[in-house]
Amino acid sequence: MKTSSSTAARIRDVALGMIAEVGYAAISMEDVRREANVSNGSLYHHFPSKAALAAGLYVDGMGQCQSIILDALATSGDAHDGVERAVLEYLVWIDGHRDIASLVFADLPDQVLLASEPDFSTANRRYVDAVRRWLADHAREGRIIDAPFEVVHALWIGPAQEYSRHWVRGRTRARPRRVAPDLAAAAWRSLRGDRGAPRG
Amino acid sequence: MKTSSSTAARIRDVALGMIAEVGYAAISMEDVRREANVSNGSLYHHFPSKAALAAGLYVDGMGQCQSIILDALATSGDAHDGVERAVLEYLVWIDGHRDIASLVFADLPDQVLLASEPDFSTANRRYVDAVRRWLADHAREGRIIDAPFEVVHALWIGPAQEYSRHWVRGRTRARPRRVAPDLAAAAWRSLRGDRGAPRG
Amino acid sequence: MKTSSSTAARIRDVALGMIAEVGYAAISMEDVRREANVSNGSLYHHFPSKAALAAGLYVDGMGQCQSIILDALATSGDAHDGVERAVLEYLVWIDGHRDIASLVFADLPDQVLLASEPDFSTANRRYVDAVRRWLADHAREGRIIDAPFEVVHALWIGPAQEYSRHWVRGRTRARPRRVAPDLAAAAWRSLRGDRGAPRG
Amino acid sequence: MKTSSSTAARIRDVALGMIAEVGYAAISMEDVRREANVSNGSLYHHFPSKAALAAGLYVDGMGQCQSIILDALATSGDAHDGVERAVLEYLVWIDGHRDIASLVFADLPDQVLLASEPDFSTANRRYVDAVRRWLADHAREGRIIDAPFEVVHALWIGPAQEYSRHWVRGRTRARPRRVAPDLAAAAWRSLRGDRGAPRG
DNA sequence: GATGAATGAGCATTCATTCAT
DNA sequence: CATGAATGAATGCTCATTCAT
Repeated sequence: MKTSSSTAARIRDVALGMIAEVGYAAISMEDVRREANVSNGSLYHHFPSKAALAAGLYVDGMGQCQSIILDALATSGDAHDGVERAVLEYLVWIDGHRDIASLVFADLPDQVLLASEPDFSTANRRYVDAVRRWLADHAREGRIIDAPFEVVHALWIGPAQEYSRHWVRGRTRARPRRVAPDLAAAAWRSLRGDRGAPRG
Repeated sequence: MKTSSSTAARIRDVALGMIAEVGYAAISMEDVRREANVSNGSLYHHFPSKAALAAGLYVDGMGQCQSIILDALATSGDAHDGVERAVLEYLVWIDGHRDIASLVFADLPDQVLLASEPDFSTANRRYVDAVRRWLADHAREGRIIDAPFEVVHALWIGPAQEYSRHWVRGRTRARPRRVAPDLAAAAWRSLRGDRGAPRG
Repeated sequence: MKTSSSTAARIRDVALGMIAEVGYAAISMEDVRREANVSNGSLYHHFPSKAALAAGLYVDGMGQCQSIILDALATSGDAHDGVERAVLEYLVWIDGHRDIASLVFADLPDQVLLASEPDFSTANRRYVDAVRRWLADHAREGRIIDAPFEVVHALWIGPAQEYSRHWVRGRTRARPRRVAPDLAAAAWRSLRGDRGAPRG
Repeated sequence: MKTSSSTAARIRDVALGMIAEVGYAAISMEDVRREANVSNGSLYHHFPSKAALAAGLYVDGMGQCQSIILDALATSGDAHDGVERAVLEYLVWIDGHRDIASLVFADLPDQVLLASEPDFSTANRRYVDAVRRWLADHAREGRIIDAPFEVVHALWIGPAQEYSRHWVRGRTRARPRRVAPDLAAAAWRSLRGDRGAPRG
C-alpha cells in the first residue's frame, strides 16, 4: 500500500492494482479515474491513452522482474549457484509482488505492446544479452548444456513462470516461495552440463 | 484444414482463427459475423453469446490438448518413456495446431471461463486425476520425484508450455517440433526419481 | 416538410435541417438522434458515421443542384436562352430549397468530402463534361466567349452563387428569385461572344 | 513570410496557417500551442479564447481584403477603370495571400463572428458605405447599372470570389492573377450602364 | 509573461444483445 | 434457420478553459 502524493503516481498505483485484479480489457479509464480520485482531464494529462498507461506499468514491471534474475546471475558464484539462485529469487520476488507479476503474465493487446516500444525491446535486449553471455561462459566450460537460448531459458525459468502464472490466477495452493527450492533444484538438473557437477 | 459446410461450423472456424490472431477482447461479434458471412440473427441463433462461442472453442481446444498428453501416458512403457513422450507429443501437436494453442494459452475473461463450466472443470478433473494417478504409480516406485502435483506438472510440461507460448506469439525462431527432443530429455532429468535409472 | 416513414429517411431529413441551420461542425450525432427520435444504435445502423451521413446529403444535394442547370441547358433554345435560363432556374430552385443550398455552400471538412467519394467526383464529372460540351458548341459559333471552363463558369454562375451564399447566411434582403432576372441578364452580358446577339 | 519574434505574433502566424489549411473547426488550441511552441498558459495569456484568436485573424484579413478594393476605387480614373481595377487587384492580392483568403472564405461558426464584433461590423460598414457611394456616383451618370447593392456587388466581385474560392480549395488550375484580366473585363460588361461607353 | 496541472462537459463510435418477420 | 432493424449502455478520448505558482 504505497501512499502516493503525486497525481501520476496515484494513477499508476490504482491502475496497476486494477489491471492485476481484473485485466487490462476489463478496466475502463473511468474506473481508474474514479478510484484514483482524479478528473478525467487530469488523467489524460498524465497518460495520453489507456494503452500508454498500461505500457508504462508493463515495461516497468517487466524490467524489475528481469533485474531480479540479472542480479542473481551477477552475484552468483558458479554455474550451479547462478542457475538455482535465479529461480529462487525470481520466485521469492514474484511472491512479494503479485500485482506486478500479474501484469507481466497478462497477455496484453497489441496496442499496449506497441505503446511499450521502444522501451520494451531495449530492456528485453539488455536482459537477453546478459543472460545469453552468462550462459555462454558456463556452456563453454561444460557446466551448462549447450542449446539454443530460447530452449535453455524455457527449461530454466519456464517451470517457475508456469507455476507463478497459476498462482497469480489463484489456481494453486502453495505460495511461490514455498515451492522455490524444488523448482530451483530441478532447474539445475535440467541445465547441468557434462561437467556441471563440481559441488557433488 | 476443416471444410465447414454447416453455418455453425463456419462460424466456429472463423472465430477460432480470429481469436487466435488478435485475442478474445479484440474481436466483436460483428467481426465474426462479417468474416463468416452470416447474418446477425443467424449468428445469435447458433451461439447465444460471445462468451458462449469462445467457451465452446476453449473447452474443445483444451480437451484436445489434454488428450494428447493422456494418450501418451496411456500408451507409455515406463516412467521415462511416459515423461518424455508426453512432452514430445504435446509439442508436436501444438506445432500442428497453432490456432488452438493460441486460444488455450490466452487468458480469457471470467465470463468466458464461467460459460465454460461445468464442461471445463469436468475435463480438467479428468485430466488432473489421470495424470496424478500415473505420477503416483511411478513415484511410489521411486521412478519419479515425489512432490506436489502442481510442482511436478510445472517441471514437466512447464518448459514446453512456456516455449509454445513464445512460439505462438511469434517470439521464437525454431518450431516446437524442432526443440521437442531437447525439452523432452530435460523433462526427464527434472522428474526422474532416485531409482529412475537410465533406460535399457 | 416531408413526412418520412422510414427511419433512414427521417434521420436524413432531420440531419439536413440541422446541418443547414447550424453547420456540420455544430451538430452532434446525439442531436440528430434526439430530434429524429431514434436510438443511438439505430442511427449508426443506418449511417456508419457522422461524415457518411453528411456525405450522403451533400452528394444528393449537389446532384439536384447541378441537375437544375443541366436541365436548363438541355431544354434551351439558343446560347442566350441557355445562359440566362440556367441562372434563372438555378436561383429559383435555390430559393425553394434553402436547406439543401445551405449544405451545398457549406465548406465541409475533408472527412466528409472523403466520404463523398467516389459519388461526388462521378457526379461532378458528369456536370462539368455536359456544361463544357454545351459551352464548346456555342463558343465555336462565336455566341459565347472562349475562355477556360473555370473562368466562364465563374462568370456565369458565380454571381448567382455568391448572392445565394449571402442569402442563405441571412445577409441579404431580397430573395434569390427576385434578383434572378438581373443576374441572368448580367450573366449574358458577361458571356456573350462576338456574334452572341442574334436576339437583338 | 513574416518573421515573428513576439510570442503573440508567432501564435497568430501559426494559427492562420493551420486554419487556412484545415479549417477552424479542425484545429484545437492544443494544436496551435504545439505548433507555435508555446505553453498552454502562455497561449491563453495572449488570446483569451479560440474564438477570439480566430476572430482577430478574420477581422484583420477581411480588412486587408477590403482595403485592396477600396484603394483601387479611390485611385481609379473613371467607372470603367474602377470596376476593372478592383477585380484585377483583388485577384492579384488573393494570389499572393492564399492563407488569408482561405480564412476570409471560410464560414466561421457564430461564436467567432460574435467575437469579431464590433470590429467586423465597423469595417464592413466602412467598406459597404464607400463602395455604395462610389457606385451611386457612377450610376447617377449612367456609367454603371442601377441595381440593389448586393446584386451589383455579386455581379462585380462575385465571379472573382467564386474563382478564388475554388483556387483556395485546390480545385482550379490557373492562378488568380492569370485569369484576372478576363474576369475584370467581364465585370465591366456586367456592370456598364447605358452610358458606360467604351474608354477613350 | 510563462508554465503546466487540473477540470468536466461533450462526442463519435462500438458492441453485445433482442426481437419482429 | 435466416434476416436485419432496433436498442441503449459503455468507452476512450478531445478540448476549451481555469488556476495556482
